[in-house]
Amino acid sequence: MNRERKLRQDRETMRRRILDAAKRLFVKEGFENVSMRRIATAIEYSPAAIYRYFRSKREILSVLRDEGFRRFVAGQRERSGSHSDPLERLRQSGRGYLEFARREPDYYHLMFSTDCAEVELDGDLAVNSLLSYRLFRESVQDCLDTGRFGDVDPEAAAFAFWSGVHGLANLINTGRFGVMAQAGNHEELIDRILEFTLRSARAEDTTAERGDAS
Amino acid sequence: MNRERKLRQDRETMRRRILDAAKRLFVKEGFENVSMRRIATAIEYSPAAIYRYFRSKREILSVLRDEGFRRFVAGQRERSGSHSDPLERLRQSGRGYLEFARREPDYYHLMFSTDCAEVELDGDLAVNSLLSYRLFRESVQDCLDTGRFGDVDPEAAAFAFWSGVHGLANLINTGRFGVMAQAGNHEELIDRILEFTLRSARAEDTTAERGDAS
Amino acid sequence: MNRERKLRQDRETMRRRILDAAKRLFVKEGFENVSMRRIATAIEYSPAAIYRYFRSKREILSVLRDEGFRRFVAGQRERSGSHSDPLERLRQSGRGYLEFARREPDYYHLMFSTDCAEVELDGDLAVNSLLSYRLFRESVQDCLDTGRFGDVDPEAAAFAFWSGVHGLANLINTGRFGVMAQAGNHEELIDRILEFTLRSARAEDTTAERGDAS
Amino acid sequence: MNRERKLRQDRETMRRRILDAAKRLFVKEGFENVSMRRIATAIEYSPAAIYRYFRSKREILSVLRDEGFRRFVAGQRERSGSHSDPLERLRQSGRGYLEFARREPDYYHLMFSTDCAEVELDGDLAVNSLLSYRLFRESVQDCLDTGRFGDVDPEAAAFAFWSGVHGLANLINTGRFGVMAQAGNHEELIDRILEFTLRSARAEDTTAERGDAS
DNA sequence: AATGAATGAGAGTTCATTCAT
DNA sequence: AATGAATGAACTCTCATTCAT
Repeated sequence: MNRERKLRQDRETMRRRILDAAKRLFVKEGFENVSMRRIATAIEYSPAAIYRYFRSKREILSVLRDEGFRRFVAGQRERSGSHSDPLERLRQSGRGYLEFARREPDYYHLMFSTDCAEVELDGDLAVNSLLSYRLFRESVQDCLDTGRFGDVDPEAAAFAFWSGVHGLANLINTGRFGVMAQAGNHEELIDRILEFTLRSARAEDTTAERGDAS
Repeated sequence: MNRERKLRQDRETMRRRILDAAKRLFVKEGFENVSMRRIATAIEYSPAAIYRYFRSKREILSVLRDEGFRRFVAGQRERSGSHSDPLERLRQSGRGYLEFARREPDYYHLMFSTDCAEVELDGDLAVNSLLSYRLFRESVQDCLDTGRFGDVDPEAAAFAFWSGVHGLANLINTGRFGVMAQAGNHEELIDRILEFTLRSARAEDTTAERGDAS
Repeated sequence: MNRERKLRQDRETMRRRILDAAKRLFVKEGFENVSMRRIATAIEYSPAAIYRYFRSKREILSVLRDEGFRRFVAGQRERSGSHSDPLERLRQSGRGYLEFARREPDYYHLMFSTDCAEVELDGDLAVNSLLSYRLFRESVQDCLDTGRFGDVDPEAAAFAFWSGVHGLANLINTGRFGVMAQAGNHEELIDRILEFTLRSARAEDTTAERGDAS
Repeated sequence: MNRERKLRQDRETMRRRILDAAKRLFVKEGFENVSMRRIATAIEYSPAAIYRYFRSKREILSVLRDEGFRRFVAGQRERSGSHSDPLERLRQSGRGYLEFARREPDYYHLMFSTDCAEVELDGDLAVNSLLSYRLFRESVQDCLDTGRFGDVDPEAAAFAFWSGVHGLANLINTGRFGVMAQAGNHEELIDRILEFTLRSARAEDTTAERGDAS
């Protein structure tokens, strides 16, 4: 028993090392530019060893995407689950999205950015994307149901929100946050940008109290 | 003279053919997945011939980016230059951005998508980014100067707009527009999304008349 | 004692399982196309375990050949030993040869087909070949000694018989029996072919009675 | 024109060198044991260069088989075409078969021996085999039509002849001719063996005159 | 006795690039 | 200007085999 458990643990440790190295390299250099040799070198193993843990280079990417997907979902659930105010849920969804993108930029990149996506765009990417959209869509619909927002197409609104946070995450993660003169607190700046985006949801509802954010 | 001009013209024609073929292939298959031989085959030339016109595969990409950059700037100038209403200028900037992304998806992809960007992130991409941001920033400032918008951080607002259109363009160009149930008119849907984004600029100004949109 | 015997028995059982699996795979897929891992998988053991029983992949082949060789010899002895009529002995030799090739196609393939033979042509193959030839040669000589056959070179005749059965066995085992239109009984067809070959031994002796060919 | 012709000639020369080297190696070492690198080394070229002339290693084998096939057919036609006596045609077919096997042992091996055959047994091998059989079958039928041979199954007879020459060729080419004590003239010995095989066709016709053989 | 882990060597194949012509 | 020929380096992946446990 003990023996078997140790083996499984070692195996898991090894998998992790491979996955972590691959994640870092895939993002930094692009999927196609990373060879199995380089992953192996990074963890000081032989290329062949990797194949004991993953059937192919492609599988490594798939597993990484899957992991990212699960973390993303968990984060979103935790964030938006407990709020009764739909607008607040929308805010939390956005924050969760951005937080994930910033805290796990590698996962985010692997999951949503186009280059790695090209490798099987119909698979994981589609699922991830659909999920993100649905999340925003629900919250928006809830807002509409409460009568706020005025006469607005919920699809358009949801997609607009998604575009906003997706674009923001992308610009941040590709280092383009620096174009702004202010060198101030990133956290706060991001929050202000998100808040500005949310204004469009409050166009007819400018008196609404903002919930305390974080 | 005549002779020389003809030679130069031929040379230019050839360059164009290479660039066009490469652009199409790079976007469709990904930079790394396109070989010089495939570009050569596409234009019915030998691989070696391409090297008479471009020093390397990488150079082709660079030139394409540069071209895209110039077109992008020209489009933006043309769009936003002539309107006196700052909000309308903002709208036109967004439309220009989106139109470029949609009319020249190849250039857009090459310029802004991260995978190809990595190859030379410090170069053109930085310049392009700065320009895009500045454009929004100026319009936003103009809006503020007219007293609309209320108490808003112009940097945050500009970056939010940029994020919105950038994210929207990205989602569209990577085929994720399809997550929406409506199969309706793309043009109109995009317009509605953009308009929704612009609402945040009119939060305190809901009576403003919308200018005629294109 | 008992214990030791059991150990030896287990060991033998294991060797058998490896040999049987290897034999089947070698023939079906070709020696080079069978990996130790596949053999191991087939018997649900680890690749490393095999090395407790055989020094190398090559050794497995060698042992298999050796086994085949012994079975072949035993079969031939049993067949041809007991008949007093030399022609009948010749017939039985041929039948034995063919029967072995058909009943143990795996061994036959491993022993005589050239591809695997190359791996060690100077060893077992030479011995097997000499034996086969000698057997025919003896029977032929006996026939000659009885005055039948007329004026014939015994070497040529023996080699001709060997060629006949060897070629027939080879064609059968490589699936080329199917070129014949008749879909009839294989057993009987083979017998008729062999009988036709034997006619050359009876050219001057057409009245000889055929022994019962079961 | 001249230029183009030279290019084509060079190309043909190169193809030949590759094919010849590959043929030799495939036979000596077995298809699976020959790497592209080894072929390349043998002709003092880079491995990549070979791919300018052949799409894959497999294609080289295919082309070689095809060539052998054409030579084989040509030889058979030339041999057996001009004789009016069916028995003589049978003799010439056998001689042609053996001559091909001995003069082009590499082609013969590639075409008919099992190891390389495994690589696509349903393709070339089947065709070659069918052809060989048909050839014998026709001649046998012609013999029967003249009333010789007595009451004999033509299929069995044809297959027996094929078996005889095929087996003989195989034994010779795998170096097993040496088991015979006589070190005498190979040519003559082979002829005698073939002649012995043909006796079975003359069982009921011992008065027939043998045509002058070669 | 048996295994999981590990590896050096090498497989077929492709690529960007160079160069003589 | 254009090309066919050629190559070194690199790719993903597999293999027979070894060894600590």
